[in-house]
Amino acid sequence: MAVGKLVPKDVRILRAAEEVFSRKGYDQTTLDEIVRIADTGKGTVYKYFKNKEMLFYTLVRQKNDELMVELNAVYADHKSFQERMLGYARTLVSFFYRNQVLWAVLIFEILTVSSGWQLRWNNETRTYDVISRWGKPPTEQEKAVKIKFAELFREEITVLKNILVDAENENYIKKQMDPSIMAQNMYFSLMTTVMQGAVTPKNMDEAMAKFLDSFLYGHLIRQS
Amino acid sequence: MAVGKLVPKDVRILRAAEEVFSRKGYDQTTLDEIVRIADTGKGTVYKYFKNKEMLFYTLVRQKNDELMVELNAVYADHKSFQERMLGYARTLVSFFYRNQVLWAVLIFEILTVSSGWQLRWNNETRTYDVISRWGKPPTEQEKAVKIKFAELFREEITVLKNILVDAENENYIKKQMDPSIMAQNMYFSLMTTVMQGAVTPKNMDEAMAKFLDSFLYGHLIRQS
Amino acid sequence: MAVGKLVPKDVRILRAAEEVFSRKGYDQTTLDEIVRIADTGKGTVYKYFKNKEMLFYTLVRQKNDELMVELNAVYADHKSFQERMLGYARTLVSFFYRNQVLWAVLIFEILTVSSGWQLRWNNETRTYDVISRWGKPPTEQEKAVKIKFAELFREEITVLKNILVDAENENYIKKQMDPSIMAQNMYFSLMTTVMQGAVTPKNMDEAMAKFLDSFLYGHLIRQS
Amino acid sequence: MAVGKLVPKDVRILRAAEEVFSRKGYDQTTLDEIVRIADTGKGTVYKYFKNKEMLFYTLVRQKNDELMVELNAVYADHKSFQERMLGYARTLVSFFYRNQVLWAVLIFEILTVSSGWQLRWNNETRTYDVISRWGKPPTEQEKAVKIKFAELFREEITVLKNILVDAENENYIKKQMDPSIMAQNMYFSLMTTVMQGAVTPKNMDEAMAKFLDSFLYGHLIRQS
DNA sequence: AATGAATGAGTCTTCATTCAT
DNA sequence: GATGAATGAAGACTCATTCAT
Repeated sequence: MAVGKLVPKDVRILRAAEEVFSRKGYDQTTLDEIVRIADTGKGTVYKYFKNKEMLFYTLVRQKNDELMVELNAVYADHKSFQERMLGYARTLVSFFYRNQVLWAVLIFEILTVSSGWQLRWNNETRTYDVISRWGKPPTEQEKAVKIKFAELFREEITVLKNILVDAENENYIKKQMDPSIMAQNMYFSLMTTVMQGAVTPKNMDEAMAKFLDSFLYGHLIRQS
Repeated sequence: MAVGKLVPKDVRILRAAEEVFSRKGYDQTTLDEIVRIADTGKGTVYKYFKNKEMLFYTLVRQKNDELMVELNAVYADHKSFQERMLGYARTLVSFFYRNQVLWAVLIFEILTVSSGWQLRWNNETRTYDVISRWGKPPTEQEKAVKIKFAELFREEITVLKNILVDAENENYIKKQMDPSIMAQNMYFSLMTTVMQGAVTPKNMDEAMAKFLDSFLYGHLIRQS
Repeated sequence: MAVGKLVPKDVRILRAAEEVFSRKGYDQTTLDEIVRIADTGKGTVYKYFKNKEMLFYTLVRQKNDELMVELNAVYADHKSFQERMLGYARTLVSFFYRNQVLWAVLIFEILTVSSGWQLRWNNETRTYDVISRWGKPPTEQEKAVKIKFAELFREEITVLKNILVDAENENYIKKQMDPSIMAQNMYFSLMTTVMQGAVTPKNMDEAMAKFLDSFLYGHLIRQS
Repeated sequence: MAVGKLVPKDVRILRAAEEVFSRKGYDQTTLDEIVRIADTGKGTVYKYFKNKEMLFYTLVRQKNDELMVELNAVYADHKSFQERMLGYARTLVSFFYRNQVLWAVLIFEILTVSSGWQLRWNNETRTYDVISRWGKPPTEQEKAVKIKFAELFREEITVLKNILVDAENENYIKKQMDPSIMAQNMYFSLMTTVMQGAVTPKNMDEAMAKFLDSFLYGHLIRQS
């Protein structure tokens, strides 16, 4: 996969980084492999990116930006709940399929408590609370890093939450759970489905139809 | 968390390992830290556990064994689908709540593609297929390691699958999706719900009731 | 022995390695000491040499190459058996004198059975046979490593064997033993002589003359 | 190889040590393996032997004592040079064949310069001189250890030297080289011959006859 | 007496980051 | 600017030796 020499260095590095992070995960990825694939020097990476973490962040931030454009388009282009849901699910599943490991890495960075503390979105204050479990509370800088990553998810999930809220407001679906929570559940459910290999581009339409059907009508066989 | 001096070394080490793996994840955990917390020597760890991986495996294997006893009891003690589902969900959620990060680490190590290949359970041959994507296929030893971990999940999910299959056979719920897949989805959905902090022991009963209600009846408001 | 700063790092490392391997043997040599003497960082060693073994191999391979040039010149430049033998012996003794311990380490690595198996050159198949004595036979990789080292000796000894074979064919010396074996014996005899300090550059000419005289005429005093 | 329970512990340990040192060499041998084979505890080893080195020394000392009894018998029982030489060679080759690696280990420990200094027997003062090459001269204790090992060789070689001296005095063989040196050469020549697999118990008689023939009559084809 | 659990200094090896050219 | 040689802190793992039981 020879990368054209005319492509700017930073783009070449990001492409190589995507390839390697996706294959190896965050810790197992070495800059040596990235620069080898990007056909550049190690110093160059540090010219464009502060460090390994920022390289990773820039990469996923960019991926997220592209996804957000698509998700927002789904929301804007359709008005019915079913169309929005199907569109959202298809877009997301397709994205996960392409960026499976990258996003798994991302989850891992966010969900896990890596230094005795965790972030939790506070829907009222509209900021993140620090849930400290042991050890020292995080520095402002550490907190900022984690928020940076958490924001990526929140953006993606918020679109789904808005779809649900709209449907609730139109009395189309029950006001049963906190729509934020429901949106999170559906988001991660879709992600794990893809990760387990249960959904692929080939069977996606059928699988998404069943998924939506279950969501709307449930699994119970009505004894009427 | 002063550990009593009378507790056997291997137990002290496992406790310390749980603490650190849960805080740092697999790669970021160092034996130095485990040893420091267990208040023992490095050689002692290697006396009881072949290496870092086996220490981690022993830890999660033990947790899994305890969980399996509870899950099997739920299946055996109840006959109705609803009771079984509620029991399963409560047991699992309570377990996840206690072992949140450990299980996240486990997922990450298992489900994600970290070396160009992935395991997939083949329900017909009743073994695992290797899905190779790039690079060299894994050695038998590498495969064995991953299977060891994958088995943990499969055991837990199989109980849920059996609950679903029984319900299908009794014509209680629709035969809509592959029950293995459905069981996987529900399993990971419960897991991520807990990880996001949406469910805690305090609100668990209410949340599980809603969860089951959604599963059975769906979210649609019937326009009758 | 201050090493000039302008000498390339890999050369500095090889020099330091020679010093330490010669002093301590293979197992007892630590990279820490090599690095300290080479006045460089540990990573630098691993930049130039794959691992400790390859560092050692590179070192002896280089020594061997230099020696082979000299030995081949002796064979090419002289035609009489006596001149060839004297030239070979002097070259080899001079080399052993300079690289005494390094070559002792090498012998030890090759000749001794250190894992239940041993290599033996098969003159007919022109490859090495594995003589397995106990335990598992070596892996291909282990075998390759040992062959790598064994080749060094074989190259050096082969020159001597050719000298003997030529002399046999010219009916100058008796066809008494397998010339390969005889060559090996003489080679190791010269080596041990040097190692015991019996031959030094100062007494070399005299000693080699006696050595050759004994070889040709034997030690018996003729009672005629 | 179940070692009888009635055999004293120290004997069991020495037998196990022989097995393992012969298989692995000195550095690669672990006490764990020795005690496993000796079916005893690690503390017991330290009860009978000061440390790993003394265990090794006791082992080779004992082997040497047995060999010396045989070699001295050869010297005492025969009067002719040829009988003595054949007897010495056969005894030694048979011993080397049985204790190949053990003696290789020994040579390596003795002949090589392992800390910037070396021992050399001074035939006039009848003690060992320290040949210091670099670094600090050895402590008295270090010197004593090495002498301990060197003595083993010297005893064995001295028998051969006496055979040669007697033959010289009887005007049977030429007074050509220092008989000490010549004895050393023959000793090590026999050893390396065995180590290369050129001599085994099966072909020993034939090989020793050739060896002696070469020694006495040389290899030259007489053009008379 | 005999044991083996416990120890930790010591080893090889990796890799993010820097900086001289 | 761009490079990659150089670095050294850090990590997994080993093993001779000790000592409480």
